[in-house]
Amino acid sequence: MGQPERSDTRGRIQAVALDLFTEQGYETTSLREIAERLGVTKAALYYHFRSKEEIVQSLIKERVSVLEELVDWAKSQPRTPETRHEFVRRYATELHRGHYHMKVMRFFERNPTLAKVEGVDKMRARTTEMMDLLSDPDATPQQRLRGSLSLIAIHVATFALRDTDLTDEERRDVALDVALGLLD
Amino acid sequence: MGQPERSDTRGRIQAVALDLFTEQGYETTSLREIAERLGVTKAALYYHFRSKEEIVQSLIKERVSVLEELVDWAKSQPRTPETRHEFVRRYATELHRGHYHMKVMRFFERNPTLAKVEGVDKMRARTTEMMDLLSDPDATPQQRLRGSLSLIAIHVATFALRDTDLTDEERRDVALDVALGLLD
DNA sequence: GTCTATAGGAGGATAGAC
DNA sequence: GTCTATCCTCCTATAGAC
Repeated sequence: MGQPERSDTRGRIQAVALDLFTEQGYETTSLREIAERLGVTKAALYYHFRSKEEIVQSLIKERVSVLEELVDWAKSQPRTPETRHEFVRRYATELHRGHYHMKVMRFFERNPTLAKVEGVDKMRARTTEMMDLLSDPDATPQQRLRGSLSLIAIHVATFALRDTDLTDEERRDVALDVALGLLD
Repeated sequence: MGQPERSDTRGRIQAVALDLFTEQGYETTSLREIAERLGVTKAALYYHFRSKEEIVQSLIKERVSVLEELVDWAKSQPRTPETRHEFVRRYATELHRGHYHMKVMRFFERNPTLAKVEGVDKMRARTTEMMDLLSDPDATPQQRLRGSLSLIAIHVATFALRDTDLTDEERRDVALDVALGLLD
């Protein structure tokens, strides 16, 4: 699958939709708006997607497959601190490989209304699994919470460090540093 | 100001609206829906609020004043680790005093579309200030991030510990424990 | 593949009776 | 303070020409 093509119309629709949905919210963004920004008409969108919701579904699929790969890997490993560290490292790398995944994540965080859309349940389930994997089955509540916060650290780093003059890579490394510290 | 009255119609509208807005999202919730749940008609709502947005504005005010009080207190204190600890403790206490503030917070987290609504900018500004107060001006990026995560820990505890059999108080104490640990 | 035109519906908001 | 009735706008989605 890899990075989706965005030179074709279908891909450009996805890209524009993702941006607008994230900035303004899903409901507030109309297909007219998306079409206008692309220089086409609404009807053209319906050639590429059967509905507004189908655009969202298409955005989910890629992210779900990435999460599944990550979780499957973790489950195939011994449940050790080393595995958890490596897991968080992989997650951070994945999120920063192109801003695309970051955007998709932000989009769904910010649009809880979409919980009902097909595929989103899978995404949520995987996320929960990930959080659970980051502490022992017999961990204290404190350790559980720290495990979850470890992933959240990766997520919020860009925002929390916005007024520093770090590069994206530096931010990621800071986030990783804090995240790994939370696992011990 | 204190806890708002919720026996009067105006208060009941606010309560129902807050619940529905949080569960389903602001745009997805129609005034018809709110009115129906209250057993009145849409028009009745317009007697109490001039617009849908005004309902949201009324929800912000109380929370902003609480945040302002907290931030003002912190600013009047020496910028020490002790102050930061006490600040986080106060914040956690405030959030758990009745679920009302927790709901309002969740509502705004989940509805980024409302950023433009009058008053929300103040709320955001106060939140940023709070995060900044939780690390030294010359702190490392790691320390800054941990400061932010400290507040986030309080926020996400309920969710992250949902499948444990802790009481609300116990969850708060776990969250506080983790949050304070992040400040050192 | 993209367009024009339009159906069909829902939502926010207002007027005016009670 | 709450109701009925209605206006106006905008949206998703479809039909059918090019």
